[in-house]
Amino acid sequence: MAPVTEDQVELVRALVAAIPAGRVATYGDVADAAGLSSPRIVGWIMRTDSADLPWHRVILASGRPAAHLQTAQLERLRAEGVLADDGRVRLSEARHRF
DNA sequence: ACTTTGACTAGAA
DNA sequence: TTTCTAGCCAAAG
Repeated sequence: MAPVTEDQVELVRALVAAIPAGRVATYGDVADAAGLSSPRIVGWIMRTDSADLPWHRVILASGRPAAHLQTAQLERLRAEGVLADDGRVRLSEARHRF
């Protein structure tokens, strides 16, 4: 696979922006949908430019938000109606399918 | 050019 | 269930 292109980055941003309220997606899901070979790329993009995105809807495959954002994410997700169990989002119910 | 770092994941112990 | 390991790939030092 060729190196990450501008279009790939834009696609990732578009996909994240397209996640409906009350749903979540994992880094791996976004990476796969955008054609990226590694979920770390998504993490890199999010860290670099997450200003206009609903970054709180992107979580780890384990169902937990990224470590430093856990507290804020869970509160926001709970406000959107995402069911969580002791800090863990129920992926089977809230996971968004692209 | 090499090493370290990071908003990751799947698999093993 | 949790913790650890190896693989992953772009950016920064």
